[in-house]
Amino acid sequence: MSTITVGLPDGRTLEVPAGATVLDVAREIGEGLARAALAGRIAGELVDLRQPLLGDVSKLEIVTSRDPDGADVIRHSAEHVMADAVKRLFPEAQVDVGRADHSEKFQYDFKVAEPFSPEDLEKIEAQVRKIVKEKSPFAREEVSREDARALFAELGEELKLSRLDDIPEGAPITLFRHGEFVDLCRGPHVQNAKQIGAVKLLEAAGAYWRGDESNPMLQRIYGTAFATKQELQEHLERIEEAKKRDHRRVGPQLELFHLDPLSPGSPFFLPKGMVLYNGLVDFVKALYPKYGYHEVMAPQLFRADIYKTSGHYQNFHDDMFWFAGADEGEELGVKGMNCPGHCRIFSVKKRSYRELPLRLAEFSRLHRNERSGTLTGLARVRSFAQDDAHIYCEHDQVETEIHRFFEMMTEVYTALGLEGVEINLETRPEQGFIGEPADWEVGERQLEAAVRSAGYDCGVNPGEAAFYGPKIACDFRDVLGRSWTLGTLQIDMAMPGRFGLRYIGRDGQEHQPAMLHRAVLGSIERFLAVYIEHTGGDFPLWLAPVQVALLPITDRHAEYAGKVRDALEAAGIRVSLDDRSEKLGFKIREAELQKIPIMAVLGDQEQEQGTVTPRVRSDESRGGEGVSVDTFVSDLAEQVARRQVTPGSA
RNA sequence: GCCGACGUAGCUCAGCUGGUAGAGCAACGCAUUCGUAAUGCGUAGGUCGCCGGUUCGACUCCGGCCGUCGGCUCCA
Repeated sequence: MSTITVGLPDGRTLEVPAGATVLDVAREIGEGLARAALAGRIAGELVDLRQPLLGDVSKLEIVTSRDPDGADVIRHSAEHVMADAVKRLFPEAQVDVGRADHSEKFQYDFKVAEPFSPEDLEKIEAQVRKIVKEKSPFAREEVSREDARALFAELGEELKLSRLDDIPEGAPITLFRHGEFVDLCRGPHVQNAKQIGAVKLLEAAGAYWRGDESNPMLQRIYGTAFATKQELQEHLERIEEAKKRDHRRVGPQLELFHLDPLSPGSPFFLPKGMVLYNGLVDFVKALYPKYGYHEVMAPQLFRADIYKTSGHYQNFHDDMFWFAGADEGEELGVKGMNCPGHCRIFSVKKRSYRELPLRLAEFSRLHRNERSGTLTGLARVRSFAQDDAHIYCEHDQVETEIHRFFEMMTEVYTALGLEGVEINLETRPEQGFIGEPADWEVGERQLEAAVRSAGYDCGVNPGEAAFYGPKIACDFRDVLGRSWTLGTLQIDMAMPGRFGLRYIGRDGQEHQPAMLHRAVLGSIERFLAVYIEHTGGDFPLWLAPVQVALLPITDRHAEYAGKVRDALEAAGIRVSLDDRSEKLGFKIREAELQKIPIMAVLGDQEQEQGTVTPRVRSDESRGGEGVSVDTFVSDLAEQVARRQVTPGSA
């Protein structure tokens, strides 16, 4: 009998018979490890414990619950147990598929006559616990396509038969069983259900069959699982903690904005929110001279013709706001995007290569008739503005322009202290795209190269780009882990042609310019949503709606406090003076809850010496030395001017 | 738009199986003049999301609509 060599993480090697399983190797290492084993890992890929090893393995790791990947295996197995529970309680339910990514939760889709109620979920969860207690072992089988088809046909699992057809010819078909339940699955899975320590079903929701709106809706159940009850509990508490930073909660608390049912999807910005809003816009505008942008303003309303030219009329008619003009038959569209207007601006005169790159920027309010179910706080709205710009340039300037964009983006995100960007390349959709696939590939390569040379990792979302060109999306996650695109850079292969844009080149001939769409913040509204959650409302000093809270200790210090306020305001600092007859502790608590970055206490001592005693939120300083009013004011003004991210002690 | 849940005072929430509403915080008033996260007392505040139905009687039960939340789809 032939043997194979298996390398272990500690450098040792084992000789085992060919065909030995991962679990056999674990047993060789130790019985305790074998009992704890959840899966194996070879070259970074998880493999099932029952997988036979047919050749030498340079490194085989045994994954237990102590391994970060262990919980993924547990969740994946909990997923099967949940489907088993559903089948036991609802035998007529048909099983579709589970989730690909088990890093946080699991899910399964079911075809059932009635949606699951919250009570159903409780019953299913109870059933899941019961199955876990049964400790039934998971079994792995490799079967032929015919056997698999016969099995699922007999079980009446029509959705599975359809999924079976997705598996490419020649690929192995594996089944996993535990108890009565069987499903098409690659694994890996736990040894037995008891290894699933703690399971919680999170919610039920509708989901279209194969993600297609024209298909019937299945019922999806989400859940999560951990090796122990304690880990599950901690996970649920972390989620609750994160929800406290939700911008929909923090925004109204800090009086930044208001969302009103009388205009769904159109936020009201309150005075403090407006300071933030303008602060962001002014910041970007201030960078425009450096990066060579010219700000323009195109109309809010256009005749339908411009959108027919741009293609938006055909592609997005239902998602725009339309109404009749004063003249018979005149159809007007409310601006939902800036690009058509900028193309018109490009065409106002004969353009020369000497003018390129021409970078046109606009902050106009845009309106899109988003479907009601998609609206989400400030993150997805019907009324918004972008720090939008379109770059018209020669084709050989595209690469430099992409680099300049990332330079600017990095400068902005750094100044704001915004971390956690995930940059993704969105590539050509399967269908409905314009232009030549070869041109798409050139653009996609240019974009990806620019991302990497700017020092970022670059993910890929295949087929996600808009029809007119490849796209870079700067994505951030909200407190619930949902991804939102802020900055974008897109190459437009349609608009220059549709609008007949031309410039006279160095060679005296007419040429069509290249066109880029780009935004650093993206929608200011969405940016604020993400930014509020990332900062928890602790904005950098230069952006904070109220920068300093003056806290006089008693009424007799109010006059002095008024003078300090005047000095700060004269230096452009945003100040609030809390002259209510409350105790200092109360005033401090309020200022803390309002996340005001700097407090200044004013009492007898300060009044006599012409000082203030600062208390800085970010550095925990409490009741330290007083500083003179002049120093206080000039230090703060200097920090604001530098747009320092974290306020130091004044 | 689709599936589900939810909607009570400015906010957070209570209100058993139908008998027309309550707390804390906030607001306002008075007292207090206070040194680094809540001073005390008092006052006011609600067409129980909207419309309709059942009932002697609806915050409570039923239906429709609107909105919000989670998910799906969409996202120029």
